[in-house]
Amino acid sequence: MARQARALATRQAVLLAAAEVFDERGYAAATMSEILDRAGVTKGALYFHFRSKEELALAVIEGQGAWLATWQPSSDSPVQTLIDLGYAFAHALQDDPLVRGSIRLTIEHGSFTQPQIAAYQGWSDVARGLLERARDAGDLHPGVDLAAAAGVITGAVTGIQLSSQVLTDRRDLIQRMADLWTLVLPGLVQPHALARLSVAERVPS
Amino acid sequence: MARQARALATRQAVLLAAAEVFDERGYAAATMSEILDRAGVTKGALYFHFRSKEELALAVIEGQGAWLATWQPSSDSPVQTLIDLGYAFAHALQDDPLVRGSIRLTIEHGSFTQPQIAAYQGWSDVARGLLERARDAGDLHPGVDLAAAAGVITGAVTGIQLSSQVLTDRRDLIQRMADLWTLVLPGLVQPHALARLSVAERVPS
DNA sequence: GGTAGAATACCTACTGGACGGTATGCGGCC
DNA sequence: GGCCGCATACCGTCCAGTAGGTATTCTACC
Repeated sequence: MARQARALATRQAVLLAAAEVFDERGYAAATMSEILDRAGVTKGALYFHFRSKEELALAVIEGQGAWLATWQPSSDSPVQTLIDLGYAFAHALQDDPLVRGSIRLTIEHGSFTQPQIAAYQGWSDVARGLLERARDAGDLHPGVDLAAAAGVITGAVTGIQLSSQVLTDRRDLIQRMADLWTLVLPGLVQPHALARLSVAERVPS
Repeated sequence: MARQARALATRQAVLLAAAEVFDERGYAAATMSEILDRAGVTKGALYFHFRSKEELALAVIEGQGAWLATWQPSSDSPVQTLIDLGYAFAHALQDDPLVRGSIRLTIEHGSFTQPQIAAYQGWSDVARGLLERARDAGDLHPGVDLAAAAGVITGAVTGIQLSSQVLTDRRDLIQRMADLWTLVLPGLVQPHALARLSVAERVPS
């Protein structure tokens, strides 16, 4: 077990370094050498754990699903949960290198096509599920197309995150999320439900 | 003039081929050889017109500003103009290789940082200007933060376009734009103005 | 209106370097 | 002493960019 622990540590170091470099440079511009340097690992070690650059990238992308899997709904109303999820994700984007790298690789379509689709679908499905629960609770406007709304919200979060990254290195991401909800919620939820929601971030005390 | 005509033709051929390759592969993964092949031009010709790969990419990015510059407002209400602009842009993304390549390079931050910021700002400014006119016309809800709304709309369009590209190669982009406006407009414009807007695409007869 | 010569526009062949990936060797824990 | 986990050295490929020559077209003068 002890020697497996060492192996796991280097594997994690490689994964973290790869996520950072992929986040900063993108897949094609990222070089194995830089990943090696940053991980403090040699080529042999890396290629022992990952058979190719692409396999390494896929492992980084996995980090996104892992984050979403560990996320716990905030037990409130479904719409509030969706809002909170957005903020939690925003903070992960600001702080968690693995999530950052994963998102950049997801957004950068090209070399590998399948996992990106899965990632987008994953987010859209989560949003859709929450919206369904909200509709069943009578919180939404009657005519709302759930699939369409889920798609728009997923896409909008993607784009807002991107523009925030380009313009302010994600410093104003939280504010932009609040702006999004302010603009979108009136078209989604009924006034009585809107009154119970907190659009701004609810900091866990 | 005649010599300029020939030169201009090869320059355009290079620009078009570059936009296509950048669109398909991204900046780093795009190779000059592929651009040369597709343009049917030799290296010497290309490097006569563009001094480096980066300069070529910048020229492609310019295409976006050029498109926006040639665009003519549809003389309606400001909000309707904004909606129409979205659809016009969507069609350009589906059909115009230069716009496609330009957008991909804009979204792909990294190597060159300045022009992307300018591009985002350009779109945001246009949206902001139209929203200001809409507010002055009394179409918007009183408390709307114009800058925030413009930023959200710009970002949302960016993201929707991206997810549509990844999921369906932009085939459902028009539909997603309609979904966006359906969701966003109620939080933006007052009911009396909303009634006069056509959210779905207005095909010019 | 024909021609010299000067730009302009383009072509071919090449280079140095970096990149992803591999072959092989070796130390240390079981 | 065997195998897991890594280290080192190396390889073939490909890439952006350049050097230097050649063709094409414009300008100017007769």
